[in-house]
Amino acid sequence: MRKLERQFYDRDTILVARELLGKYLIHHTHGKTLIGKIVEVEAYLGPHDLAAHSAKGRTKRTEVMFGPPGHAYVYLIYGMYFCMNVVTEKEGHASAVLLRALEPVQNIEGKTSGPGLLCNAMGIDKHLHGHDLLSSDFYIAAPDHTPPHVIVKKPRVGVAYAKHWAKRLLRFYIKGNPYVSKP
DNA sequence: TGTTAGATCCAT
DNA sequence: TGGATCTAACAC
Repeated sequence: MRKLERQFYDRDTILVARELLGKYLIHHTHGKTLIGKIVEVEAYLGPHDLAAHSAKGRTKRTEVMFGPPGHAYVYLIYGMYFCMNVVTEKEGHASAVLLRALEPVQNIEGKTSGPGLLCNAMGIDKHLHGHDLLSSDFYIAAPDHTPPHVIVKKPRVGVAYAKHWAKRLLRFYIKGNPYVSKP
């Protein structure tokens, strides 16, 4: 297992999104190590992307997106669920990748198909907002052996308000994986 | 200080 | 198809 370095996140957001598929999200908490394999993601390309929160400008909420790559952007959605994003590209680009579904690997209880459920199962909440993913308790790693997979491209979910940006194929998932939220 | 919409999920 | 449930963002 090899922890992803800063450089991994400091690249084109679509590339990072695609390469995050198959990687392991790891959270050491309450004496346990929770591990889930990333099987579905969405790319949010920055302030010009009308579906991205950073399109609203630099605010208290989106501050982390404007910061350096390799940090977690966690927010509460619909008052009920948390969503977990990975900040990508150079500081100021305000782009990120939303994690939408995981395949349980270790110590995972409950559903992991969907951004809200995924955070629930991994113990992710507001306290991890802005957390550095090069830390020792919450990070993403490449497993020693990654089985080959085919990537499917689809429009992003729940962003109909984003006009033409809603049609872009910026959602990626592992073809045939049973944990994908909306195949 | 008040209002509103939202990168969701689940039951009906 | 609608209800749960909360907060950042913006209007006033």
